[in-house]
Amino acid sequence: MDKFLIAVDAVVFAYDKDYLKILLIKRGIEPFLNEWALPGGFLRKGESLEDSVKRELKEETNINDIFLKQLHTFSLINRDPRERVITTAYYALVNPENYKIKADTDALEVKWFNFNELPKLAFDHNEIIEMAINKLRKDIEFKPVGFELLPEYFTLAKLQKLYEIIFDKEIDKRNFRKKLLKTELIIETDKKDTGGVKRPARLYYFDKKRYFKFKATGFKFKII
Amino acid sequence: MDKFLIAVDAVVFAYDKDYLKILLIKRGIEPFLNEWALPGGFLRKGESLEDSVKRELKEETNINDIFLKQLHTFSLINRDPRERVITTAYYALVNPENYKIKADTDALEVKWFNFNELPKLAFDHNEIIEMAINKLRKDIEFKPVGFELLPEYFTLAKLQKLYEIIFDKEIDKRNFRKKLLKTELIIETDKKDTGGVKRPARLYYFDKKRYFKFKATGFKFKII
DNA sequence: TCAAAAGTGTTATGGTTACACCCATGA
DNA sequence: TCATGGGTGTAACCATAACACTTTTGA
Repeated sequence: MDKFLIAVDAVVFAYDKDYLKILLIKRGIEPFLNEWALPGGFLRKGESLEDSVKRELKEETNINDIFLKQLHTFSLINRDPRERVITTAYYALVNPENYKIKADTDALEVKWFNFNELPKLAFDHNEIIEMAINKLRKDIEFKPVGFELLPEYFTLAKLQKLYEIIFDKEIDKRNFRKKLLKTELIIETDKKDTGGVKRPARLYYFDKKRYFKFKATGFKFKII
Repeated sequence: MDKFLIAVDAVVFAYDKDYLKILLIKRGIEPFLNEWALPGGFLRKGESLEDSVKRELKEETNINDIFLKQLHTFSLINRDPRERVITTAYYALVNPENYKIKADTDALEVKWFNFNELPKLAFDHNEIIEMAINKLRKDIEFKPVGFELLPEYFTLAKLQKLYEIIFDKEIDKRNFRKKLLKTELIIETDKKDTGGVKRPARLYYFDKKRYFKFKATGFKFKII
């Protein structure tokens, strides 16, 4: 029976300075030497696909312990110019505390790109990113994954901005806050964000435990 | 670099006599000889995963030309007792016109099972089915995939029953019809379903073309 | 004291839910 | 003629959308 090379690739999203970003590496090996690509690599014996992405992310970009979700497996015959490779793509969300990256092993350089200013990428990686963004849009509509992109304590303005970027549309501030707070999952604190330029904004956090309790009883999370 | 065996498996759903069914085969080869399993097989050189599922379905069950969607790739080290195999699962929806099945090649027998009366299956196939049902529930909520399980012309009662089975809850007949017809995607015909026991019910069809037109302009399909 | 962003309520509209009876047909 | 499933409308309720001014702070 035929055997195949299997790769994994990761579309890593982050949210910084009001931009949605994607992590890319500059390839240090052929094919597509010196071109930008998704971080990833080959599956090894003895590891699952998920183990493999985690290892590659750690090796190539120094990113650890993040939200990871399988996206799709790409299997077109000629997606790798040299030899047939089947790749399983994951998407990942990192929060700013996990943001320190450094190039390593097969990567010459690692860099965050604004998701709407991406270069042409190696392989079918532009296509993979397209699918990842669509998936992120779908997921964020009904799951509280947006918080994975934020620090533990965040302002409602930041959260709103994140949703505005991902959905590419403006949201009414008052309605957004009302809807959010009515869920009883976004908890007010006494902390203030003094980093802003003027009046400090109140910080909130997402109550994950309560979310899972609500979810178990059939509640649906939807804030936009 | 390591190479791997890759398989494909299909969770094939059908809707018949007010039951949601799943197609299983009795395995004619080791491992799990004589046990029930999902139809599937090994990926070959020169075919994509999707080509492969289609071929396997045709070979093992004589099912052709159906709605197919990639579900997930399963890669745990010991999911196959003999040798490592990574499998990509698909889910499929067949309508009653495509319903004629027959066992072939590696399958001793092919049979439709009610989805809530499944035997213990080979490999991790029960787990795969679990994921497929969850995916089907999600998809059917916002996409008109339910019609893939129905003949071209159907009664609203059948459609309602299908949704009731998949979501496992009762739906109010009047509200269901109102909401459906308001979309202008379910088109009334002059045909009647004379197969019923009493008063014949009117037949409708789903206007796929119009759906894609609406979809392109940002409309969201949701009927429950 | 002023510029900038934070924070806050009300009303109109549209969608969802709850609910019960008559109708057409085949046996 | 009657049993069976087919077919229909209205009112109460709730969620969403639209909309503008006051407050707090740092410079």
